[in-house]
Amino acid sequence: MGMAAKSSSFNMERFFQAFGDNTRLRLLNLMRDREICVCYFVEILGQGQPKISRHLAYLRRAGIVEARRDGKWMHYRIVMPSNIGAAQVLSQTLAWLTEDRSMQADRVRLAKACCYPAKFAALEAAPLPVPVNCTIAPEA
Amino acid sequence: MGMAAKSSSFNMERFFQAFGDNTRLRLLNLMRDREICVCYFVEILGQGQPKISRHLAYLRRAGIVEARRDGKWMHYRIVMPSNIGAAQVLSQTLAWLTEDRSMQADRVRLAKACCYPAKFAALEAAPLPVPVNCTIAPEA
DNA sequence: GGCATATAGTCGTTTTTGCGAATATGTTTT
DNA sequence: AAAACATATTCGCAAAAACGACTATATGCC
Repeated sequence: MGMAAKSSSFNMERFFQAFGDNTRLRLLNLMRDREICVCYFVEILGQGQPKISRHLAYLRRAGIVEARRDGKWMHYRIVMPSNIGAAQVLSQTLAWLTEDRSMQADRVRLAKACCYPAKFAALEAAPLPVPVNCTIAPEA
Repeated sequence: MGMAAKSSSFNMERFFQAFGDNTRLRLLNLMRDREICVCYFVEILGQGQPKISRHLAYLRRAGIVEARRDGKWMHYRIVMPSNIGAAQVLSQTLAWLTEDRSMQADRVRLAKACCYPAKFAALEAAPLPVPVNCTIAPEA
């Protein structure tokens, strides 16, 4: 039936709630310019897998990320909401994350894990994150 | 003791939680370009006074608004956070509110209340909202 | 098929949030 | 100083969020 969010009735309250949790902010930070697989999140954040999975589901339901299956792995990436206000706030937020110390530290750990996945038992066989562009798309 | 928020340890989680409630979004929308007194919020939102007051206190603690006493009235206005990322997200959000139907309706009701305060019993003697500029300040 | 692996979802509990009702505080007026 | 008024805060309570432990599902490999 329905296919797109009505721009006039976008649920701003829900949208902002998605950013109101540090774990979700850390996940978004790591996805800022990569499509990345769940096992990396678990390794970098050092949190239980069910917790990570639940927060990713939350972001998915909020329309902020999308998942792609690849064999037994699931890859997550940021998607720009069709609502233009939401897209701009999301962009701005991703840029802001870049400035934050602890978020920088997470990205450093991710970079190291990508260079030497063999050093992290859980990542040995896992597919590497792949760069993606998640800026606002030009007008159609 | 401390006098300013350390930019590196700004609590983004808390900041976004402040936007994760429709009542608070409606309050911010009404303050978008005015300093406005509590009784107007109560009248326009049609919600109980303690509820309005609690949400204003929440926004105050989050560093998003400031209050000014004027006799028995309290006036609230938006303040741009010193953290630049926060300021940009706030600006963007205020612009976004402008596009939203129900937020527009709130502003229409506010405009009417300002034109004919005598028609609203609670506003008869209340001071009118005063325009203010809450865009990001130029570099010092 | 059976087992291992990667991820998702459920359950029960704890914590947090939002609320209305009642109460407290601060200000003006008489 | 008492009454009237505008606003803030407190107190239970109900609803929602987050969590760890556990279980379920999907895929790949033998």
